[in-house]
Amino acid sequence: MDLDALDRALLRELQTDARRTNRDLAASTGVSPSTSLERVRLLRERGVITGYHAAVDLEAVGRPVQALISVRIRPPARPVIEGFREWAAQLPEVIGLFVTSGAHDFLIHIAVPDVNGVYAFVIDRLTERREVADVQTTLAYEHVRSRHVEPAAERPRDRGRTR
Amino acid sequence: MDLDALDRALLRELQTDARRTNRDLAASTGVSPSTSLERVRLLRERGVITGYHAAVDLEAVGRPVQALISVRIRPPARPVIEGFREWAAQLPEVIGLFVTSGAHDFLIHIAVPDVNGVYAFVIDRLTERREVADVQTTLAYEHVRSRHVEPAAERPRDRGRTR
DNA sequence: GGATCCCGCCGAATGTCGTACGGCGTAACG
DNA sequence: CGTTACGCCGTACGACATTCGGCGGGATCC
Repeated sequence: MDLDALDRALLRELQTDARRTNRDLAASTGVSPSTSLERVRLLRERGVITGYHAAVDLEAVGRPVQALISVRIRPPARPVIEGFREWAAQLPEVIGLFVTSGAHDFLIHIAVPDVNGVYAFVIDRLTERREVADVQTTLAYEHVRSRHVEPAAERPRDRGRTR
Repeated sequence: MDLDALDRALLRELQTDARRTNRDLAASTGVSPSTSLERVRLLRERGVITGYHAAVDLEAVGRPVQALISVRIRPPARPVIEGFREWAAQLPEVIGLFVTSGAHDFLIHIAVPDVNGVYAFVIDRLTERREVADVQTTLAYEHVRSRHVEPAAERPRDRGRTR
C-alpha cells in the first residue's frame, strides 16, 4: 500500500474538509480535476478512505459531559469480549470504545447531558451485564482530536509522469 | 439549542455520509432541497456541525498499532497542562487525547507502525518534557467509533408548518 | 539501443447539482 | 378578526462532478 505525494496531499485536504469541491482539490494539489477525482476514487476503493463524516459539537447537541469508563470483563474470552463490544458500541451514550490490554479490557468513551448521566450509565446500564467484573470511571474534561493522520510508510512510487 | 426532527435526521445522515448530495438529503428527509440546504447551513452556523472530515484506515496508512498512554503532569497547573496539551496534540503519532481527572492528567491515543513505535514514543518523545511525572502504557487492540451521535435534549420546536 | 507496451495524466462535453431569490401558506399574537 | 412573522417551496442560473478518448513518458524486452 504505497501512497505518493499526491495521495498524501489529497488525504490531508479531505481529512481537514471532506466537502471541498474536486476542483478545489485539484487546484490546491496542482493536478487536473480528472486526476484528483480518479485518485480519490482509488483511495476509497483501496480502503484508505473509509468514509466521510460530519463532526458535531457535543455541547451543542446537549451532551457536554464526557467520561472514560474502564471495564474489566470476566472471563476475557472471545465470545464474551465480542458480545460486550457489540452491545456497548450501540448504546446511545457511547461515542467510542477501545479494546485494551492491561488491568481492564475495555475503555468506553461516553458523552452525556450531565454528571448524573455518567453515574446512571455505570450503575444502570453496565450492571445489566453479568460479564462486567470491574468498573472504573474517569471524567474527561476535554477531548482533542488531531487535525489529520499522516501516512507512516513513504516509499515514493513514480509511475507515469509527474508533471 | 433546540433541534427538531428534521435537524436530527439531517445530523444523522451527514454523520453517516458527509458527501451525500443535498438533493439526496432532501429526498430521504422528505423536504425540498432548498429547505434542507438552509437547515444544514443553520446547523453549521450555529456550531452544531463543526466540520466534515474524511476517515482514513490506520492500517492502510501504515500505522496499525494503537496504544493509550496515561500521563501524569506535575505540577497540574493550568499553564503546564495547556502547554503539554498543545505540544502533545500536534505530535504525528498522536491521533487524539483526553484531559482527564483521576490518577493521571492525560490519556493520549497514538497510532504507530509497530510496537517499537509505542516504546519509542514513550521513551524518546515523552521524556523530552520535564512536566511528565508518570507514564503508563496500554495497548489498544481495537478502536470502535459509534456510527453517529444523537442529540440528547429534545424539546420539539414547531415553528412554521411541518408538512 | 531502439521499438513497444503500459499506465497515469489531461482536456473537453454532458448531465447533475448547489445556491440564491421571490412568493405563499400556516401559526401565533394582539 | 386582522396582522405579522417565519419557514417552506419552486424555479433559474452558474458551477460542478463525472466520463471518455487521446497523449506522453518510463520501463521492458528483444
